[in-house]
Amino acid sequence: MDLRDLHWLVALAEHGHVTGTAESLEVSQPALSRALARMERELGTRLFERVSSGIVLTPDGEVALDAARDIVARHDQLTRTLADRLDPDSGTVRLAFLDSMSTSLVPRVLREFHAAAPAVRVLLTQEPHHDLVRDLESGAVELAITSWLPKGRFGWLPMQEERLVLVVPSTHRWRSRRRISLESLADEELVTTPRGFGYRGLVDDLMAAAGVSPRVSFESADLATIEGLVAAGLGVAVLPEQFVGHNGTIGIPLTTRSARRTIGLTWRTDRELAPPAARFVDFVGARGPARG
Amino acid sequence: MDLRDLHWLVALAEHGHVTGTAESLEVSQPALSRALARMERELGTRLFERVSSGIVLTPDGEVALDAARDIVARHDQLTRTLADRLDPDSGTVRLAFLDSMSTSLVPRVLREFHAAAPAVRVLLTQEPHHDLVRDLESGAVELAITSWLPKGRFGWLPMQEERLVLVVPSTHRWRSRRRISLESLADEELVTTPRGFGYRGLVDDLMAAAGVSPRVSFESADLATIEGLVAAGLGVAVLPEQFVGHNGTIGIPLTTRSARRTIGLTWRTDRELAPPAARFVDFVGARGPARG
DNA sequence: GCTTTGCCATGCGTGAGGCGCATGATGGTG
DNA sequence: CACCATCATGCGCCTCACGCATGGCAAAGC
Repeated sequence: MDLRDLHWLVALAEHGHVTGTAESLEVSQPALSRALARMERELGTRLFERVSSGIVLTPDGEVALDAARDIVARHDQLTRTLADRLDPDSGTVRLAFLDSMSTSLVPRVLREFHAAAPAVRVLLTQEPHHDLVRDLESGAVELAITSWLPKGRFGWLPMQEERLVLVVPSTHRWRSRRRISLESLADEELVTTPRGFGYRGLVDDLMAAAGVSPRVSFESADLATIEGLVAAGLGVAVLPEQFVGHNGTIGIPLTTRSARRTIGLTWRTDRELAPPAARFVDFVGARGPARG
Repeated sequence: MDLRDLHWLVALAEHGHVTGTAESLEVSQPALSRALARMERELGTRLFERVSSGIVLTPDGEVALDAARDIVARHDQLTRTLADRLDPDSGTVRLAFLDSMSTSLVPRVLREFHAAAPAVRVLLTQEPHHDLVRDLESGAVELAITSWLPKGRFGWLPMQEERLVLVVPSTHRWRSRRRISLESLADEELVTTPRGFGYRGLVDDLMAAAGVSPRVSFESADLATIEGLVAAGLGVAVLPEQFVGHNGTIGIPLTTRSARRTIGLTWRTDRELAPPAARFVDFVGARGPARG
């Protein structure tokens, strides 16, 4: 049973003539006549009575017509729903980002995007980066705002560069330093993220470039938590500057100019983005990266 | 879009593997894989994400799945409804009969049929014979209980034979006759049905066989009305004996033994009867004609 | 009463497209 | 590193729906 046949059935019932219906449907009269015969064969009953002036519904035909209307309407609703979701002006984009980024960048970008595309719904998900990659790969989200480019076929668009600073407790001996070098950290205890996290790789690379390997005292996946650990005197940390000070820590700029992390938008490139998501990418690309 | 494809879509979502679903649906894996690609092409979006362990629904896929479930369910409901209607044990039969027959024969037959097939619904229509033929031809009713075999392709099964008697007012000079011949009517004024009615042809044939042609004083399509006209002294009539006496008329048996009318069941033979209607016909055939 | 006209049904040839079989591409696993 | 699962795809076949033309039938018109 073809949905088009059901649509034709509704048209036949509303029109009352095979020939006239065929014209309005822009199919040949034999095609429609055969389609009707096909449906009657499949349903096992006569749907229309053939009279000299055309066709009239049988009682069974009315039963079938009701169902045909319902089915056609439900199918129309489906196509409209999907079209809405795919419409770059009114669709939906599913965006995930790290919990730690909810404070400044994400709200600002979303506010600007909403002004540019007010009818697009944005479904937000905050989650640890591990789940984020998984959801990105599974298609549960289309876009992710993260701080590193995942391995594999992913697009990447930088959105913001964040300066990394050394974070120390307010009682630390370096509390009054205006600048400090990474080399100075050789004997410090470092609080950072666990291995396997993208941010850990970034910090490790910086340390390796400076020729130092500080001892890691505590690890946390959450940068805000790391700042709290530092405030509690459990070590020092290298964090983006916006994490400084919430718990009374002090941030000291690093002499290493490349001590930055880049926040960017990423998405799968092995299949085409839905139009609303593509529009979000275009928007971010036109907006350009901001300095944080 | 084929309904079978939607059914396959539901199965795919419930199973999670193309290969396994193909086995349970008893189609080849390529056929199912192509059907999925076909639906995704028609709907313009990815419905499943392909992962190493099989397939998982995308958000768009969940939208489509909901619609697919609804549509498949509605179609199942349609087929079940039609099957019920066509089931000779639980279906529906639409039966029409003349108003004048509602008194004895029809209730008795229906009571017996209902005992034999308690789950079959009978939709009754009482209407003038003109509408009855029209509805029979249009398919609005499947069976009709009438007193003559319509011209054309109709089946016929006698149900009851009714003796015709001469009906006279209680003041008529023949009021005490035990029997009377049709020839005696030569000078009487006759009340009968209009030309074109089946009953009129029956009476006319009887008169012609007897070699008389009484003058027709009044005509009415309704036999009960005719009896009333006779009671009012407007003439005599030849009627089935069960119409005698309601208004004080007297019925006198006719010497002509063939003065009977046959009540029977009729139906169109140019297409097959639905099983419940066929069952009714079989029931009436097995019951055999009764003498009225 | 016969012709005409409008219905729907059907025979025929063509073409699109879905299916099954076999094979390819890809990622996880022992 | 080979093996085994997954889904995708090239190929040939065959079904089947379509359009064109025609047929059958009944009602309307002259």
